[in-house]
Amino acid sequence: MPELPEVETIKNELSPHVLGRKITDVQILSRYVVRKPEAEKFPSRILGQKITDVGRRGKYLIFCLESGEYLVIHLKMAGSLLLGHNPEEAPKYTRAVISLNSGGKIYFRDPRHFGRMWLVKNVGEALGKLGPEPLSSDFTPEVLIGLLKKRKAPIKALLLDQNIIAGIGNMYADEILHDAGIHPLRSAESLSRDEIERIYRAIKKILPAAIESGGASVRNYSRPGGEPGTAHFSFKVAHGLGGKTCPCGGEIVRIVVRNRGTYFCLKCQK
DNA sequence: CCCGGAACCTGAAGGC
DNA sequence: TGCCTTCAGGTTCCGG
Repeated sequence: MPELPEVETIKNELSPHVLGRKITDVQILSRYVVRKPEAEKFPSRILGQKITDVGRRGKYLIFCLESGEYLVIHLKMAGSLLLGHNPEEAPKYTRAVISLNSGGKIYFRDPRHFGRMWLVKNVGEALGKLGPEPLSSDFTPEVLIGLLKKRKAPIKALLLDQNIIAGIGNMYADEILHDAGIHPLRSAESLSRDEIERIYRAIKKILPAAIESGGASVRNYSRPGGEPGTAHFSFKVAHGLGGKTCPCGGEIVRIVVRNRGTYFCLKCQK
C-alpha cells in the first residue's frame, strides 16, 4: 500500500516510539518476510540493539542500529507497521513482532506476504538501484528533464519506475499527471519542456500535501497508531476516488498502463 | 539499454 | 448466501 507519503508518515509517527529504545525480542511468524540474513540468524543479530535513527529512501524504511547495521523494511503492496503493547493483540496477518524495552511492540502486518525485511551493513545491499528522492533539493526540473530524455515509454510507466525517481507509486502518479494536465500514455520524449516542468511542480506539490495529511488510507492502510490518513480525500482521479467527474467537468476514465489501473480525465489531460 | 507483460500471494468487493 | 471473477497502493524477472 504505501508510497512515499505513507512511508514518510510511518517514519514520522514511529520515530518517537523507537528512537533510543532497545530491541528486547524478535518473533518471526513467517520466515518469508526475512530476506537477509537467514531467518534463523536474523533475531539474534538485532536482539539487544538500540535504534539510533529512523530514515526513509524511496518506499524503504530504514532503522539505524547502534552496531552500525541497518534494519531495512519494504511494505510492498499490503504491508503495514502497527504499534501495540499487548502481545496477545497481534493483528491478523502479523508476520513479525519486534519488542522494545519501553514495553511497546511493532507489528509487521502483511496479508499478501509481499513485504520484506533485511539486516545489512550497507543499505545498498537491500535497496538496489534507486533514482533521486523527489523531495530533495537536488531534484530540480533539469534533473527530471535529463531523466526523461529520449525515453519512449508512457510517462505514467516512467513515473512508477523506481530507477528513475524513488517513491512515486500508482495513486500519486495518477494525481501528479492530473495536476499537470498530462495524459498518462504520452511518451516521455513527446513532452515539451513546459510540460515536464508542470509534472515537476505537481510532484513537489502533491507529495508534501499528502504527507501533511498522514498519507492516503485506501483499502487497509493505516498509520502506526491505527488511525487512517486523509490524503485520499483530496484525490481528483486516483483509484476512482475522485468521483466520476473531474472538477473541470470532464469524464474520468480507467485504462490499464503497464498492468496498473490508471485513472485520468478525458478533458483536461492531453 | 529500453520496453512490455507475467509472476509473486492472498484478501476484499462486486456481479449473478 | 455462495460462487466466480476482478481488482489491489510494488517489485522483479524474462523475452523481444
